[in-house]
Amino acid sequence: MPELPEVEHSRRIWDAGLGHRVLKVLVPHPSVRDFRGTDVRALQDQLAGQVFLSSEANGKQLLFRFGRAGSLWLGMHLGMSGRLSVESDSIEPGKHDHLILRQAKRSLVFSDQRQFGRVLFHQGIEPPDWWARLAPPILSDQFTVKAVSNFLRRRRSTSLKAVLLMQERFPGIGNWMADEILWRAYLNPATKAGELEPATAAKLWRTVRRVTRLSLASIQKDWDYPATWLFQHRWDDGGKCPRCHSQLRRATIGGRTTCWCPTCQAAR
DNA sequence: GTGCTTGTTGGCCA
DNA sequence: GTGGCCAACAAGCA
Repeated sequence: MPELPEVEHSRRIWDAGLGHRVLKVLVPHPSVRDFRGTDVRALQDQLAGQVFLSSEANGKQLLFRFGRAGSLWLGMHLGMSGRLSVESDSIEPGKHDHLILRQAKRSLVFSDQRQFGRVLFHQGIEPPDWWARLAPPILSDQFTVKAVSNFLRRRRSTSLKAVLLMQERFPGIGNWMADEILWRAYLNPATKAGELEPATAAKLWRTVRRVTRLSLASIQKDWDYPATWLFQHRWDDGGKCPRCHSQLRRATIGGRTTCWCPTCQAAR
């Protein structure tokens, strides 16, 4: 379930290898979809022998930096089922392990069952272009109420649910976070973006930031989310709203399975 | 066998 | 050109 907090959590998992050299790069299945458009050979040849310097996350994107000059970059998107882990230095690749960075005392492993993820490789002192072009992070100063209001206006005839999933404005928000945000803001997921009054748009902006902050804090502490969140009830048939105990509803909105409380989030 | 799935992209259409 | 919708991608699970 890699949305913003899970991506940030994944980033930290590989921190175990920071400052250490990559001795060997294993790519057991170079033709998997995760490597579409990537020069796997260059990735393997160039990263071998280099030190793992730093990592960064923005939304669902990850960027790892390597090499003495810091000029080697490994970009990553976890897709639907991507996972980062740290295993022993001698771990043999499993069926879904697609990239293994072998270090002296551990292996940094990327695995991805469904292959919706992506691994990119870039050489150069500057970070890759695609990274520089990403939308400003939700918790940054550039994520303003004005930027959100303008976006809602431009996308006026799209449902709020679909709008929140657009990475160009809400980097890192995925299906469950979008539902959590709308539930907390008492907004119906099918409401058109253009229908929000300025005060409601501001409330949505605040709630996007709050859910992002709380989920990051929560995953750091407990690796889970509180039972008071919609998150813990959304997948059970017969799930109840943790606030008013109404029966939750589920339907496809904005092309995705959406869960909401018909009482708290009554359509206007 | 059937019909789902927490993401993104490209193609089609208005 | 812009915006909106949806099938497709792959693999596993109920």
